[in-house]
Amino acid sequence: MATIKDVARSAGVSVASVSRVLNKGPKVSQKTIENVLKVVKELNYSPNANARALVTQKSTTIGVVIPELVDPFFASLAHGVEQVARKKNMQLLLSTGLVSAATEMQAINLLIERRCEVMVVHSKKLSDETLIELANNVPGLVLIDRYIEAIAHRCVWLDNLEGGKIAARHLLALNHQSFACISSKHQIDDPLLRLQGFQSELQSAGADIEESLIEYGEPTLQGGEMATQKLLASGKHFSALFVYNDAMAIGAISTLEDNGFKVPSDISVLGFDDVLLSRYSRPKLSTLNYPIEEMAMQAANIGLELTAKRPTNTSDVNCKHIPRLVKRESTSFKQ
Amino acid sequence: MATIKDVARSAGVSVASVSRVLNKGPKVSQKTIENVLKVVKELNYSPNANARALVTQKSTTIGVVIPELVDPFFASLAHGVEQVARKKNMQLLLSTGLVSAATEMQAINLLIERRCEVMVVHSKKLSDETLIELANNVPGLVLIDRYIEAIAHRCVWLDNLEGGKIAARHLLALNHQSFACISSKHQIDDPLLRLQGFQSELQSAGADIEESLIEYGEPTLQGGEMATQKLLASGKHFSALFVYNDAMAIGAISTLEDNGFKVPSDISVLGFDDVLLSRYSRPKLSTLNYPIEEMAMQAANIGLELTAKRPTNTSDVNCKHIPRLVKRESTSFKQ
DNA sequence: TTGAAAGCGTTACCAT
DNA sequence: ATGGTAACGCTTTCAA
Repeated sequence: MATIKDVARSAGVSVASVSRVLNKGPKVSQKTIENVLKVVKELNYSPNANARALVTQKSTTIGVVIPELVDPFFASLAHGVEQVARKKNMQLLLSTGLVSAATEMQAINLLIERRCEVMVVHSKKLSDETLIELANNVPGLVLIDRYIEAIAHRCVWLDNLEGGKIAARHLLALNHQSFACISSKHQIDDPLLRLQGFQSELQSAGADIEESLIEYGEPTLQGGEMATQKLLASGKHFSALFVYNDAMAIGAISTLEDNGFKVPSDISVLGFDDVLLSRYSRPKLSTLNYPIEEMAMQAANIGLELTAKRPTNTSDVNCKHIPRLVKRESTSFKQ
Repeated sequence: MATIKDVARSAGVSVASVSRVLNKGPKVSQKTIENVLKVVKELNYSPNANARALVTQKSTTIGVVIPELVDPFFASLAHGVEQVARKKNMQLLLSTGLVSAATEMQAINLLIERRCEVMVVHSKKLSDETLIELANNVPGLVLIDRYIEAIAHRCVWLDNLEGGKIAARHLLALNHQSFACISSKHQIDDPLLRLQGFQSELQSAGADIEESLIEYGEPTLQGGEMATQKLLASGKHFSALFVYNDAMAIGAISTLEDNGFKVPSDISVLGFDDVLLSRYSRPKLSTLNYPIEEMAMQAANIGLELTAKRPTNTSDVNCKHIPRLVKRESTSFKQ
């Protein structure tokens, strides 16, 4: 592969001149420009981004750490980051496959070695302390879907507790009195907080939810189906079901209808996340919108600010997001 | 950020020694290893991947070019590549946002500048000639979802024509006689070939499909809904509907049921792709499985072979994939 | 306007 | 086993 020296030699100029025309530097004669450009084309020259990164000390790269790509939720996250990357003429380096604290750490370290200017990190396993230290060492690091007091201005997160409350209020307003809930068995804060918010709001309204009407499952279609079967097996009555996420909610609806319950006339079902899926289900899923793409864009922009020379006052931006109720067809007034 | 020199100085050894312990090179005393490792931790040293790439002439990067991340189909593609990247301890560089030949070219060029060892490219807009020339210049470049004779062994593709035929055979075997079809208005080969295969197989069986029962739309839920409305508006009867992709098929089912048609008892609907969505729909969608993830893995592996020193004989591998019928609930025997 | 040369952070070869 | 140093491909300062 041709180097800048090859171009310089072939064009009969110095490497400095070639560099100048390539970077639209100042003071280059039109003649040199044309000459160099011609040779560049002839030799099929492509500048080596690694060499350039080394000398300029900037990689023009935004790193993203997510558990996996196929989950549409994380795909949206990556997409959000990608949009700001494109706008800034930067590129996306992806580090995925997170199942443990160790692999999360590894993913982050890879991005550090690449010297990404900004890093948008989705970490559920790493400890607060680890993340804080990391943030102190990496100027452009921003956390998404996680809140840590000490680095609050570098956390972009969703208020899951409030989400649970909004869910409860919606179902309450629909005149429901007997509730069930399907949560995730994954050991992260999100499901706990959602359930907690849901219960607390119920209690404020004088309602409650029986312990036996709370089920746990994998956050997938199948997990939702299985949890619903267990719920049904209990024989207990309920008219409203709040589910951890959309995939589980769709699995729940499926099982409910297979067992002769109509949604929403017999049972209202409310999901969480508002992924693409929810618009494709029948009945269309009522859910809470998780604006992950916008949040990802915000995170990336914060990272950019952080690494910028002129530090704009970014400390007062609001990084807390509240999910928004999206009323579709799976919830209705209880007669 | 600390460099290897800092570590060397602080550890009282040469940079060469530091490099050796970091790369587990031969002939280093246990004492030096421990010493260096200690300092590395103290200084929070992280090797600069750009510098390393420059001197070793390898970036340990696999590049992927796709139109966008949020489409689950392309997310699966990226996921496939990512899996082989992880296995090889390489990383994923993503270049997206393709709408025109120009942006596709740009995306590819970025990956070239980064000196990706292998590149898995999904291009629909670039000409055969351009792609062939590119392939000649970039050893590790592999095309996915596209077939070009001249570089056949570097193309991993799906036989869309055969897919259309399989669809026709399935519907025919189900005793259907009157057909409709929804295709994509996007100007790429895929929809054309699928339709062509479908029609040709129909004709071989003495059946046919009326011109007015072929509709076109955007390859989305809404596109499927609109196309179905137009189909219905024609007033013509049909008992089997073959749709360009799963999203459109789900939109079609939705519109069909809203208009009083039962799927599959009144009308059978067959999708294409077998994305996650198809398992979540009600009725569950019968469709043709597009093994994009495996194909992506194969593409990445071919790229790896191509750039390997010892050129394994890769020219005889089969890069053509045939979609597989997945019979679920949206198609049934016509009484 | 142009060129020479230093230097970015590594690795790898050659000495010792 | 260890150290010195050239080289990787580029940008940028300093002179001319």
